[in-house]
Amino acid sequence: MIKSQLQEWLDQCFQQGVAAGHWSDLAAGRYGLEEPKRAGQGDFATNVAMVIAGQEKKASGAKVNPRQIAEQFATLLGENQLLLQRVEVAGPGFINFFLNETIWATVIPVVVAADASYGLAPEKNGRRALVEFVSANPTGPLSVGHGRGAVLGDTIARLLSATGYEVEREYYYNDAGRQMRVLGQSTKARYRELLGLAGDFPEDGYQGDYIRDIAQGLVAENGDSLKDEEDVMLFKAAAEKAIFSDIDATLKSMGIVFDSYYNEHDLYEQGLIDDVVATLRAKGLVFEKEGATWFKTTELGLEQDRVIIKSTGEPTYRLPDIAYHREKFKRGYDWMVDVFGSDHIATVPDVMAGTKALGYDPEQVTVVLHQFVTLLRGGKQVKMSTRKATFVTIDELIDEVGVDVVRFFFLMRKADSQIEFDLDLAVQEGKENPVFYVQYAHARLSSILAKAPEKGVSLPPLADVDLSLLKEELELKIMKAMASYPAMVAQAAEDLAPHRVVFFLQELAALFHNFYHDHRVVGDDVPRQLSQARLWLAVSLRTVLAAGLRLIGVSAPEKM
RNA sequence: GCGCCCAUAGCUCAGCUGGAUAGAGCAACGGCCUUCUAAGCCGUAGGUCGCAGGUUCGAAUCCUGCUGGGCGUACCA
Repeated sequence: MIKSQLQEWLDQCFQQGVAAGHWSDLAAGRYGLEEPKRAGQGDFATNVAMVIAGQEKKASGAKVNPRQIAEQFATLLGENQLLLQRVEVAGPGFINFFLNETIWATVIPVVVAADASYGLAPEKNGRRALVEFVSANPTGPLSVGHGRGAVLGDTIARLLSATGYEVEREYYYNDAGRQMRVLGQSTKARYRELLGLAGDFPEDGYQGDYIRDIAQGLVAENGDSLKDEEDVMLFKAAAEKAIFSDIDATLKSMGIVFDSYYNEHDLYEQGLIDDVVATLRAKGLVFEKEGATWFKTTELGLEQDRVIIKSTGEPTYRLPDIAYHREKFKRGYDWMVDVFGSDHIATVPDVMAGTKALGYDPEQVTVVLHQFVTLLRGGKQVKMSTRKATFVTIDELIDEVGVDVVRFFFLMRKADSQIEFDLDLAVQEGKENPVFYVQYAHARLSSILAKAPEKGVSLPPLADVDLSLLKEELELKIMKAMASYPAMVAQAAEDLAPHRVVFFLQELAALFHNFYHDHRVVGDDVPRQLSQARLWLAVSLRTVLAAGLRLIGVSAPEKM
């Protein structure tokens, strides 16, 4: 919030310089305002002079001295005495801003007024976003890998919502096709086995115990009346229902609720699959070869052509995926986000080429591909396979370490990075677990606020408190960090990068733990006025920590 | 073979549209509990940012090549 004030002033001075003929407006929008890493380089710094110099040189070939421009610029900037204490030119031409220290405390009333909505866009921006994630077919419990996608997708949805988007969470699935047929066969086999009959368990069947549970349910409900049932669909349907209900329960336990489920089957029923083929064929992008129907993706700049309908007459996954994305476009979203596991890498270019050929702009779709999660137990990698049921389910993981840890750990890394989830470490409720570190800060603050009245220091109206007493270095750092929270959220949303929030929270918690150690909020040697100012600092800091934790779906306990 | 992703401290990872002397946590070592929660804090040590070129005022960041790992490269999803 303070940064944006400074940014405005910076832009204003830039334009003044343009008007005065000091420089052209070539550099407009190209320069940045950032926080220097090093003390002594001010609260913020801009590279505007270097960017101007670079642009001028590019345009005219004339040599321009960045430091000279910086000096000129600094003179303009220095006039804002409300915001700025002083301005310095440094290094190759950086302009460093030293803000009035009193400016930082202005964040406290802002946070207090906004309360739980601090950092959230004040109003909807009128734009709609669709986040598709999980999208696992109901063949078994969600694995740890699905869990990562679930948490990532959900948090991305939260971030977009925080920045003003109207967000829908959608789960796309397919309950037809080979996988599901095998599921039905597996269930039927287990059912018959339970009745003491020959099961004929399929070679590539699903071996997990959950299939036996489902079969057990069928026995309980129907006795042996299904023992000669020819139609495997009945078994499939029972399995699907049971598994979906488990998946829903799992997701709910992680705080994830979908707005819509999109069944691939609907695309067939509504003739949308055929329509895609017809439309592409009309554009000359479809041809027949060796009994199959191909999509001429090479025409669209890709490596090789792809089969979209097999010689058996069954479409490959690409075709419905393209049809599905076309439906998303028709539904009129401004931004569509797909969260997939990295095993979907190959499908993305084909689907995007398909939507483009159908006349839509693939730029409106962003695909977030997350790398796999490997579990370590006893320092060894746990091998996982859905079919052999040697995987660890997300339910088991939650049982072992808790939802907060699962969510936090999955969000600690950017999607591109593989996660090594060390189970032995995650179950420890010690400082190895950064989630406890952040939650502990929240709990400590809560404790301080609860204890203060007992010690005879109440919280007076904010207007009666002298916040200018907050001038310890750590107090200033905390307020500075709180002020940067809204911009951090906006950036994380734009980049679809929830891990930024996690890092921010860890840093903010660290600042507080430092402060806690060095200074007391309430105590015999703390002047009453200062105590009151610090109490309001604690209130607003707790609000920001809670807001950040809520954003990533992790609880903010009052006590630990 | 080809495509995409990754490579930063002993380990796990940040590093925002290129910015100033490269950051955090864990592990290691040494300190700090009569006072609001020690699930905490302070200090020390730890780096040729995989390698080699290029682009420029300036590169961990952009480009090219190479090396190593992951995922794909199906008429599986």
